[in-house]
Amino acid sequence: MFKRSPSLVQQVKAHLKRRIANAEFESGRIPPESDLADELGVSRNTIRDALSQLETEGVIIRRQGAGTFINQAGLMVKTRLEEIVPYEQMIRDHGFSPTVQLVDVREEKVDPDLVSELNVAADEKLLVVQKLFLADEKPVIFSRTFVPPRIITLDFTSDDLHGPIYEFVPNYCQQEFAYYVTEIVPVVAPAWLVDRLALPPAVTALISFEEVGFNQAGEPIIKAYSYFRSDLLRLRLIRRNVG
Amino acid sequence: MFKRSPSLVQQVKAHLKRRIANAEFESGRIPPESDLADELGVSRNTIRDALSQLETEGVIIRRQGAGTFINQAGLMVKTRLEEIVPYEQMIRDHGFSPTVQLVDVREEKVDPDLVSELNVAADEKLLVVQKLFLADEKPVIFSRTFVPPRIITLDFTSDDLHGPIYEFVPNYCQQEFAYYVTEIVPVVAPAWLVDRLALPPAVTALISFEEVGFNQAGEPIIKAYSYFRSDLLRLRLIRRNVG
DNA sequence: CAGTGGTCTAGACCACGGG
DNA sequence: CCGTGGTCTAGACCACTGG
Repeated sequence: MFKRSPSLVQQVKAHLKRRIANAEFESGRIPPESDLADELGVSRNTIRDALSQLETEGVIIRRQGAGTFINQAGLMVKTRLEEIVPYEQMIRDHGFSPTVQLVDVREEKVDPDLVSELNVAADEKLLVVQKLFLADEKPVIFSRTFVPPRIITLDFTSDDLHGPIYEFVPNYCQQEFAYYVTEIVPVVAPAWLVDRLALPPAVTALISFEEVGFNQAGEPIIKAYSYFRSDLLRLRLIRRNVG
Repeated sequence: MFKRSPSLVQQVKAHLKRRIANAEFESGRIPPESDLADELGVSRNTIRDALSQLETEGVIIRRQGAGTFINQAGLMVKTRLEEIVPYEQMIRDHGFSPTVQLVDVREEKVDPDLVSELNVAADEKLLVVQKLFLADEKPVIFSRTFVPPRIITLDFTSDDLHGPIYEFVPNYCQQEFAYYVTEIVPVVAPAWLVDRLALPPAVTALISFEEVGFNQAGEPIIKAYSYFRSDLLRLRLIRRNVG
């Protein structure tokens, strides 16, 4: 039934998501784990791993003794903040059509604040990339990304920076992102942002993400500031009790 | 070595967290999974479950073929937004000493916006609880919580509302929270909030959480609005790539 | 009581990293 | 190459829900 790669768990997850999207479980109830295991020809543990992930994503709810059910409320969450998602995808998830404008690419002396955060020398220069993202032609995100040039191992042109930084770094820097630490900050839009994002007078407060991206060795490799029209892109999160 | 409850995974997790906090792994390296399994007398799967959770929490990093390591950067994250944490605890996690003021408890006709969100009748009344949280005597969070009285099955006084709502609902309503859907919204503090939170002129933008709490059956049972001095309580998040 | 999800085990094999 | 974490299996028993 399934191949060996990607992992069985991922395939089972995708399979169940598809069946849920196709409304194949009208009752809202998902078959018992043991039935799924038999049907898909994998062990119950594999099914359970897939279901656990779907539960974390808010797609289903499991109740011991009762069963596994589709979670309607989870559909409100368009973007899971715990996941690194390219902004183009985030815009698409909200039902808009994305456009990217590469506003500006330049080198700049490192800001003192970034010296310790990015672990660079005080006189080093940083590559600064500024982008504007539009949803159905309307500006919704402005981002400014700082990359220490020393990590870039291959030649590139500004065209190569048009796509998500999550693709640039693996392709041109021979390292992968492991995770981001993101701080969520409220800002009153300064004049230049009102201008950039063409904000209507009613919208003055924005969400900003201040993020540091780390590679697999736990070293900081990029810093980014992003500003969101959160009236258009709803930033939602599922929160749970944990042990 | 371990008892059967709480689960072995939880005990292993707590055990490892303690050893990490005690700096017992000077090298920053955590022993191989098989060693831990032998040492603690549990199966490797149990160890792996515990390590997976610690990785999700940002405590460790695992690298296939290389080993498992303590993640220094994870220490920046005081509050994991994906977890439901009582605000008193959040304040404590930031190194402050918390105080709670029960500002106000009253019944109020339901706001039209909440009718559909809380699935109540348009003429129903809601219990409204307003609280102010202080960190080292400084106001940092203001919250307003709406509860449909019909879910409250036991008698209570306003004293019972002094603690976290996460304790009130299980104790007085015979149901448990399963999860919250939280929307993160930036706001410019209106005059009454500037007053309540005693905001200095420099702080005008706040983070607001607009949350709906669901029970295990997936029914909405409470709605809450919270306003944070995010200059004092840093809202940070670990974001990852997922499949 | 039967059926469901929750926990745990022992063992196998794979994929990757570093010496 | 060896040692590490990553994936998967088959089976056992427990805890809870609901009729």
